[in-house]
This record gives sequence, C-alpha cells and structure tokens, in this order.
Amino acid sequence: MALRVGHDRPDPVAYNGCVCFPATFYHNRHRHYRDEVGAEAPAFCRVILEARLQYWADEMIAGLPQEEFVFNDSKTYSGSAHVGSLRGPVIHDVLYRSALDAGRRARFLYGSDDMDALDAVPPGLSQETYRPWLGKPLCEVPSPDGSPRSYARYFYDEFMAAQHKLGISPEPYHMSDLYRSGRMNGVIRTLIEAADELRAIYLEVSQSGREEDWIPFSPVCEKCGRIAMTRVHHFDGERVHYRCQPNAMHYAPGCGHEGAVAPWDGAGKLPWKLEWAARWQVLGVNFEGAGSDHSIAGGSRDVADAITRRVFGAEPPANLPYEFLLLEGGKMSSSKGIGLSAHEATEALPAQQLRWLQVRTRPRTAINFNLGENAIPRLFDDFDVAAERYRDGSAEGWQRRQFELAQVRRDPDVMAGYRPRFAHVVTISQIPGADTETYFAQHKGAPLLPAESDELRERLAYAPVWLERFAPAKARFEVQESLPPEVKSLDAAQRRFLISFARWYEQARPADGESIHAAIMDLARREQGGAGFAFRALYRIFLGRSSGPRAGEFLAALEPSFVRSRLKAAVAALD
RNA sequence: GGCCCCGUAGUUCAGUGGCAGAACAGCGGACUUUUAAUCCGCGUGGCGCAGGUUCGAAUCCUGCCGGGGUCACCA
Repeated sequence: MALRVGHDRPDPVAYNGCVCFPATFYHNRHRHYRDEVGAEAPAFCRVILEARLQYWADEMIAGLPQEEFVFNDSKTYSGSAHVGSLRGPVIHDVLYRSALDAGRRARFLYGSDDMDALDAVPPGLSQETYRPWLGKPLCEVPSPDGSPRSYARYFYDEFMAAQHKLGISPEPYHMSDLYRSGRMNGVIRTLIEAADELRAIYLEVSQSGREEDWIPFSPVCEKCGRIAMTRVHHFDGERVHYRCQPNAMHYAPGCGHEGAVAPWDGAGKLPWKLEWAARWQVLGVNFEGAGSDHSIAGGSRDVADAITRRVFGAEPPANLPYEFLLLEGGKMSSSKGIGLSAHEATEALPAQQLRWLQVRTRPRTAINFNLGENAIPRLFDDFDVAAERYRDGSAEGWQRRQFELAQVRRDPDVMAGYRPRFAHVVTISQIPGADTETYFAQHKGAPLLPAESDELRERLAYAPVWLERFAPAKARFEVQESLPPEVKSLDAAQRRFLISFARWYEQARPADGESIHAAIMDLARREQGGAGFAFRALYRIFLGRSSGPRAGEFLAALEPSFVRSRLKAAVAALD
C-alpha cells in the first residue's frame, strides 16, 4: 500500500485502549511535520511494535469474535497414523490453549472418520485377512490385535496415545456413533433434499459435475456390507434406492445388489465434503484448520464452506490452512512404507521435543523433519536455549508464548529449571557406574530440584535410544571389559607415560577429574611432542580407540579399583 | 499445466516495511597443539535472480529461476 504524506490515511489499530497507526503512517507523518510544519509529530501517531510481536496463535484468537471456541479435527484411520498427522492436533491444541489463556471458553473435539471405507491394506497387515474387508466401513473391520474393538478404533487408540504424550487431550468422538445415534439424521435429510443445490455447488466451486439423478448418500450395501461403491439414484422421502456398483472403485468390486433402505441411524454415510459441512452443524464447530491438501482453491474445504453457507445458511468455521510435516525432505506415505508412524515417533524421540519441533514453526511453513546425525541433539539444544531465554527474561513476548505453548506439561519448575545439555548426558551415560545425579548437581553448582532430577532422568532414559538408532559412530564409546589387544601398538613414550601415570594414580588416589587432568599434562610434559600421545594411550587401554571424552572427568567417574587394575595390566602387557 | 509453501551465515532456521539475527558447526582462548562433555570470546552475509512501489524492502507488488508439496474419484 503506497502512502502519501498528508493524503491517504491507514486504518487505525486499536491496541490497549489507544488508537494507533501503522509504522508507515507514523514515519510519513513524522517527516511531514519535520519538513513542512517544523514541529514534532503529535503524540497520537504512536507506533505499537508489540502488535507485530505476538505469537501467531494469540494473534489469531484475538482477531476472532467467538465467545466459545469449538475446535475440531479428525482423521480416517486406514492404518497407523504417520507422524505428520500430528501437525493438525498440535496446531489445534495450541489454539485451544491460547483461547483458554485469553480467557475465552473453548472445547477441542477430535474425531474418527470410522464410517469411511477401508481403501487399501497397509503393508505389515495380512493381505489375505483384510482383502475381503476392502470397501467396508472401518468401524466394521476387525482390529489387527484380535480385540473386540474395530480396526478404526485400534488405530485411533494408538494415535490418541501419541497425542496424549504430547500433552494433547481433545474430546473424542466417532462418526459411526454420530450416525447410529441418529444425531446426523436431520442434516442427512436436509442434504438429500438439497441435491440440486449441491450439484450446482460442486459445479461452480470445484468444476466437477454430478449426474442428474445423483443423491448425496452412500448406504451400506445390505447384501455385501460395502459402503464405498453404493450409488443412490432415488429418494422416495423415506428410503434411498441404490445399486452396489461392481466397477465403481478400483480396489474392490461392488456386488451388484439393488435395494432400498432408510438412510437414518447409521445405515450409511454422507460423502466426505458434505459430511464435513454436516458435522460442523451437528457439533457446533466454529474453528477448524485444514491441511494444505484440502486447502486448494476449489478443494474440499471450499466446497464444505459453500455448502455451509448455501444449504445450512450458516457461517463456516474459521480456517487456518497448514502445511505438512515432511520426513527427510519428502512426503511420508504409509502405503509405500515410507516414514514413521506417530506412535513410532514418540518412541524415537521425547514427546516434549516432538511438540517443540512443531510449535516453533508457523503453520503455513512445512516442517522438514530429520532424525539422522545430530538433528535430535540440536532439537534439545534449541529447546534449551528457548528455556534459558524464558528463564532469564530475555525472550521476546512471542518467544515466551511459543515456549509456554510448546510445553507438554506446563510445570513452572521444569520450565525455569536447570537442564543438562543432551550431548553431555549422552557422554556421561556411557560411563559405567557414573553417579549422574551428583555429577550434574556439581555441573549446575547446586543440588538438583525434584523437577530437574526428573528432567535428567528423562534425558538419561532417552540417551541409549538415540545412541542405538541415530547417533554417528563417533558419539558412541564403550569402556572395554578387558585390556584391548591393540595395546601392543603403543610406543615407548606411551609406555613410559603409562608406567609413571599408574604409579602416580596408585599413590595419589585422586578423587576429582581436575587433578587427574593436571597429572596427565604434567607427566606428559616429560616427553617430547605435546600431550596427545598420553591421551591416546589412555583411550587405547580403556576404550580401545584413540579418542574419547575429556579424560580427567572420564577417569574420575570410573571405579578406582578398575582403573588401577587396568593400568597395571597395560603396563604388564607392554613389558 | 493450475494453486500453495520455501529459497537469509558452512548447516538448520527465526525475522515479513525501519540499524541483517539465533542455534549448531567453525575459529581463538581457559597450562606450552588429546577430545563431537564444560567455560569465555569471535558472525564468517551479493537475504535465489531481475524489475517495480516507498523517504526506507530480506519483508509489499510483477516476472523469472531453483526446491518441495498438492490438484479425477475417494478421503
């Protein structure tokens, strides 16, 4: 927007009870007064910089009139939900918490679209067992674990467990319950009777035609039990007349049955785009973000919005299009076996870091999620930096909110507490017998608070997972149980050093890493060429390699009797 | 082909009209060169390219280049 001094005037912004103007206007005004009036600009031209420093969720909530927010999100469980599916729940949970923090009333609903058909058998499940179920509603398909719950319910429970780990606890619902209880009956009738209008909406909004006798409903076939390929061609006021079409879907055939059934109480379902609009009415949803696949111009969100306005005469929920979570730069696909399920992700890295990863990124930006090399330690580091800035007050307002909303549990002691660097914990965790609690209390400079001990224990518990699955080889080390045979490769200077170091260690009985480090340097100085040879000798006999963690602290953390016997054995082997 | 997102330090990314930032890596130091654990210090930059708007552009507009995503039906 181009502004001219003394001409255009931007819309004022209400902020904290003051009327303010955008920065551009202020600067133009300021120049105008300075150059043409020869005076200071009046005080009413105030630039409120804080306004653009808000966290996106708070800004969004502040801009909406809802007295009570009803957030909704849902998913079809045709298999394990992949980790990218967590983006919707995280975004909605952040908005939900933001609304509550703003003093609004709010609910957060999460649905299982379990009237949808099974459209593929995911890899890992028996093709023979599940092929007969293709095309049937997920609420009817048996669970993979043999339990009485449905296939959809099994994967729903798995995904909700992952959500709970991230601190997300929406109110659950299942579309099959909504249909069977009759709560959908009213909107089903409205939509079936509005078939002509719906056909027009499809044509206008998404440029896709529907046949003249198209009725928007898919009954469960009374003969074969499939729902995906039934086509209704007539509604007589009470019953829909349908045919189970043999060639409608590529993944499973219809049985050819022709019948008529009352479309109420779970006898079938609405097509997706209509069902979306219908459930908004039934559940009173007034905010629902949509993934970028739905958010295409003329896509399902546009159709659902148009139906809400034109058929239900209501305003559609506020929208927030969001991008996906990509793994290693590519889209995850459970059917191709690429990617990681949400459940697996909560085992591959701590829930707190998984939540942080998503909360720190704005919804419209795709998250490129990596697990390899040092990605996870860096995630810890980034989180810890945010925590430190939160603690010492140097964080901007939006950064504070980002950190608050990233918390799995909003525990003030944890948020403000000391946290050991993850890479540090990884190293200490590999030293057998190390007293980690004491070690990190010493590093902190004070005893650990209960919440800090918990945090340490969580990191200690996760360290072996990272070491085993993702760490580069050089991050791993192992104290050798017996003297490594490569001790023979040590040279004369290293042998002399080990003899004198063993003697010193025997006499000094050192208790702390610093004095050990000092002794190593001291003894090494007696040889030529720096201290490297001495450290390499120690790493060789304890770890079987030529480098390792800081030697002083490392040796101090080991059992003294073990250190003595290993030194003795090494000296003996070198004779 | 249409649409959306991204392109900023070696790397991953913040910043979205007002003095180019952080983390990690790196470099220097903490005993006279051990180290992917600690501490202190140091920012290494044509903000993808070309125009435009503006007093002022990484930020807004147009076009282009590169990367990713998405677009029948179904969901």
